[in-house]
Amino acid sequence: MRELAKTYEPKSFEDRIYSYWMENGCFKAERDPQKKPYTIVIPPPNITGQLHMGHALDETLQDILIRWKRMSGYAALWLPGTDHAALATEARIVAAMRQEGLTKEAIGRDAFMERAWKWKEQFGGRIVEQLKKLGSSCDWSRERFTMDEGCSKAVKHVFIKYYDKGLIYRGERLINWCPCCKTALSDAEVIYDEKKGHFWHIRYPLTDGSGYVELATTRPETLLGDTAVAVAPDDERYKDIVGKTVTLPLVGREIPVVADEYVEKDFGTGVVKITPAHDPNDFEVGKRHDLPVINVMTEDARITDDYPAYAGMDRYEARAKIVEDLDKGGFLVKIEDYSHNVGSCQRCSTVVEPRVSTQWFVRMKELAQPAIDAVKNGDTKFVPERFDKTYFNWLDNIRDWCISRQIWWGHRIPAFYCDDCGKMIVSGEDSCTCPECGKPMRQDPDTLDTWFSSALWPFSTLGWPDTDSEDFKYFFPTNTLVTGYDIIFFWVIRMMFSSLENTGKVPFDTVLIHGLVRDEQGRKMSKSLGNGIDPLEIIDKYGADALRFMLANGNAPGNDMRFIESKVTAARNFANKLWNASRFIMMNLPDGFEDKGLPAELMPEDKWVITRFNALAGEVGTNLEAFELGVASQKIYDFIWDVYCDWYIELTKPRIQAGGSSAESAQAVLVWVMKGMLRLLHPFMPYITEEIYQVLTDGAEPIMLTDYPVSDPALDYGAEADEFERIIEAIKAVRNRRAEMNVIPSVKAKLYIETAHKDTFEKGIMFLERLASASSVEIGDSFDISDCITAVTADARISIPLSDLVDREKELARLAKEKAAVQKDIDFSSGKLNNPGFMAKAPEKQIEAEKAKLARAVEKMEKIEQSIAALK
RNA sequence: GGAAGCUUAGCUCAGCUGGGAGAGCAUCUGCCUUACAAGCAGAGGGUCAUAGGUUCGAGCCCUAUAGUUUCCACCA
Repeated sequence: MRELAKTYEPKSFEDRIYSYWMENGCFKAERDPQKKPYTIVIPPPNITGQLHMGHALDETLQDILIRWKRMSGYAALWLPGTDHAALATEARIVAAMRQEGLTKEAIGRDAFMERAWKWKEQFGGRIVEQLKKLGSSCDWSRERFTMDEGCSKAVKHVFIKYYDKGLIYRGERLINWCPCCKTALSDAEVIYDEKKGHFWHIRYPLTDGSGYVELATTRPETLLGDTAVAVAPDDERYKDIVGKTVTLPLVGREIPVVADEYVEKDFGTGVVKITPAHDPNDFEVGKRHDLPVINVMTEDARITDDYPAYAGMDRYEARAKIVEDLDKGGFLVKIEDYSHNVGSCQRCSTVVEPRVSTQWFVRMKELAQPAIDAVKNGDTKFVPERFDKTYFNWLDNIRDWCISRQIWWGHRIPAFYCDDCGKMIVSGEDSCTCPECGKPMRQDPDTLDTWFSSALWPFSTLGWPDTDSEDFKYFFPTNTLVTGYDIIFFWVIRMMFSSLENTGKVPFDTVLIHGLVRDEQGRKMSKSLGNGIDPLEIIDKYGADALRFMLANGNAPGNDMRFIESKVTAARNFANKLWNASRFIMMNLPDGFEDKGLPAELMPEDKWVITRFNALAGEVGTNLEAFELGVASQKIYDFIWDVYCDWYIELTKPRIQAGGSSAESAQAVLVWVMKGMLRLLHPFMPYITEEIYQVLTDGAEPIMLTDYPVSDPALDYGAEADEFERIIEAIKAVRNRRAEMNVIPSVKAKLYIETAHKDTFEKGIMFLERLASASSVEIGDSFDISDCITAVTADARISIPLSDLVDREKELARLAKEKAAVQKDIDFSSGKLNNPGFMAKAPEKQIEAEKAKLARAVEKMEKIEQSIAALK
């Protein structure tokens, strides 16, 4: 048998174990008609990405689930892949090119795409390698990429289908525009932050010379594009000027005063300047009043040449100049400080400029309804449930989805235009000729929002739109989607409606939502704060198992957690504990030990540990079914450390030393429980459990392909197992008394035990000697205990003759205190049992439990009273 | 403006369908007991934010209040 290294050094075996799994095809999912499928598709990380703690948590949860299901007899597929992350990636490539003095425009579209693909080959694999470090058991043979052939086919297919059904349209709308990325953005890609700004009060003169209207704005530069001023319809103050016109300062344009519901008369001056081209609300007002839309900015947010005084100025420069000019012209009334929310580009943080342009949109109303229904009727469930509120809230208020982007890296929109006759067609072909005039057509230069392809991920990766694809037929719909609450709108919602519309089914039955991993102080980990913690460094220092366990343990679904390094240390210490426990049992196995399972003859402590293990297996299963991964891991932790290491191993030591058949059965039970624990723990800590299992079984099989333990009634010894608890309680009581008296373990003392459970305690003598520092043990009905300190349990009165330590008065005082405590228990329980309400309404089980509790307390009380009497 | 979460030991957090409150870290005491000092055996520490209510029984369910965090919408 190979030996385990003396110390637990995860670095020495984690990579080796991963290769072992890969070489043996352990991750590969087979379509097995005998098995039920269980499928998870990975939230594809961006190819630009570096592994961060958020990924680490997300991957860990998925790997726990998939390993558990795989071990539970499912055909488990965890399908991995990466996302082309259109904007993020293009920005990186453009930045890299800038270093070489190149621009996109200079090299042209084809050359750019070539570079981008090269870049993807070079860096796209990095994140995948990092995922592997975590131990992720993805089926790498099925790895996908959102821009690979299959996914691209699905994208085209869906686009054309939507277009034909009228779900996609092209139109001129006011959209969110990033002047830095020079592209349209969807609503979800705009982040709003409160920013300090000003409120400029400006006077617009009435054209008829009868005075002024005063209004306030946070964006004076947009004045250039004003095409009206608006007041509330019921505002008496301005009733008379509605229908008149004002003359736009600095510009001289004559614009109408309109009345519109949008204006709140109590806010500001009650007058609003209307700039349809640069404000979403104004755009709506403009539509209602048929106002012209005047765009005053270029695509990089500079003032257009139509306004020579400000032409070419950046919007903020122009703002300063315009304010200055307004002041000079006597139009500026006052400037107030004002905080308001400003939208910025999610990618580059540039303040978004609303802009009128022609874009492609997905009509959302019809698509949203089935997605709402599917969650309402439970086809897809959120864990925790409360996130369905987030989901409904977004869908209820959904607006059309702007899907076109003015960038090159991504799925090109399959629309073609004829420059001759203006004909437009949508087609899956690479090039088209005009059906009207036979001329070659020009493809739309724009690409699709990156989420358009991610929305199809759960089925495009399984072969769809080829609905005869074996994988699609077998593995779809998928089962569990694991993701953070921050991308419910970006991704979960879009997968839901896309899947329902295209496959007629929900994409997954459960969405397991987790929170954010924050830093030690509870702040979001971010690049700008520099407080991010690199999972790879943590893995290097403590091992992937420790990181995984820390992330899974004590983390409740949907809640944020803090990354605290001492928690990783604790997890590493736990791994070390398991490591050493397994070293112990292996070094005590005889040469040529043959694992024949549980022995026929079991000692009480064997039955006790087996029963406890069996209960654990049942509970862990229940917790995992309910996605309570943290609770499950905590229970396994407690069992391994407290039950197995601190008690059972210690209990076997005297047996092993004594040798013989008792030693052999102890060894067999040790190995049996160890194997069971390793399997239970395997989904959480895959590496260490595999390494130990390999050594323990001499490489018989990968633990990850063995069966996950389940509760088995045959392994529940019930009352027989409970019997052993009496010994444990006695040992604890003696230890407790000795510790109070500061008696060091090397000082042994005799124990006199008065008990009604003589048989049980006879069997426990060697444990009392070993674990309670007893030099010898006498069991009887009555002893002279005048020079003893006593330890009392419900089952036994244990006297320890440590005469020089006995202080009669102190001992009596202590006993009095203990008596009071037990009396409280008695009062409490009997109070309950004397309560007619409790007796009438509490479940039978509860009443029985209470009776048992009272009985034990009464027994204990009797013994305490005996001790008090003996001392007096 | 709308919504959700959180408030439990000094710190960070668990707590399953309501049945006398738990872990890790920290603190204190004693131990190098031949798997493990990354350890062992003990101890102390909580009117579970506050106030009501439902219930035989509330950390858990309901209502209100306070503090706190987040998401959505966005008034120029």
